[in-house]
Amino acid sequence: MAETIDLDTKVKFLQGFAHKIRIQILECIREEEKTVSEIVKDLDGNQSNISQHLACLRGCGLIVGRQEGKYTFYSLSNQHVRDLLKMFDVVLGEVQSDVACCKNHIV
Amino acid sequence: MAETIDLDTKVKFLQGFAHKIRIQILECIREEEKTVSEIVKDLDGNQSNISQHLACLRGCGLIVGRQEGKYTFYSLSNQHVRDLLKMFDVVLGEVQSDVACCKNHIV
DNA sequence: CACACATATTAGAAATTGCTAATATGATGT
DNA sequence: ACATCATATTAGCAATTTCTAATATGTGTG
Repeated sequence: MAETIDLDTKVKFLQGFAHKIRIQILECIREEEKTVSEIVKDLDGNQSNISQHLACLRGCGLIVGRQEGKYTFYSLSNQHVRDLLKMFDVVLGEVQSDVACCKNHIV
Repeated sequence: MAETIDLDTKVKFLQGFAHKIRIQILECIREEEKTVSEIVKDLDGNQSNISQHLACLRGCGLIVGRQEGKYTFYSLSNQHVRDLLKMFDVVLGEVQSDVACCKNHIV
């Protein structure tokens, strides 16, 4: 029964990666943990919006937050997530040119 | 300049994985190519809908179609995609319990 | 305690995505 | 050429996701 992974859980997990801002956040904390305000500054984003995406990533199990005083430091949940990010780059390096005209809409 | 991967391209690619039906399609043709009608039957889906998701997956570079007579056989684009699917399962096996209450909505 | 700062939450509007139903295309067999 | 089957495309509606703006929560400091 190596296949105990619920499909909905899998989709939820993968949706964590499927947004420009969320990918940017993940890459931004790929190497070291950062506070929310650092992330907001790095991405030149909006505090509320970034905070919501952080909540989403947390909910997807991709990142963890650690509170220290009035700051919250976020980092990738574990090495697996880092490996996955790495692997995306590798695979994309190969497939890139095939990722064609699909305008992120179903058709 | 190992980092020539356009962010939008990456997001588009990853969005290919971020839908229940698309994941089901990918897993359904994980081992062997199948025709559209076989996929429709396997997923108990709607022809038009499945066809649109196939177009999306094609556009994301995740699958390729091969026409033979009146049938179109779809299969994963390459081994990398297969590896990625495998890796999702591995990582999820570890992270699963953290993939919490986030209802696939941003908050 | 009052204030300032960091972050989270909420609500509702705006944008995007996905679905269904209808129709089009293209191949095969008669 | 016509009928049939497999698949693709389109259009418009339904559902979901994302954004912005406002507000709330929590923490340290004078």
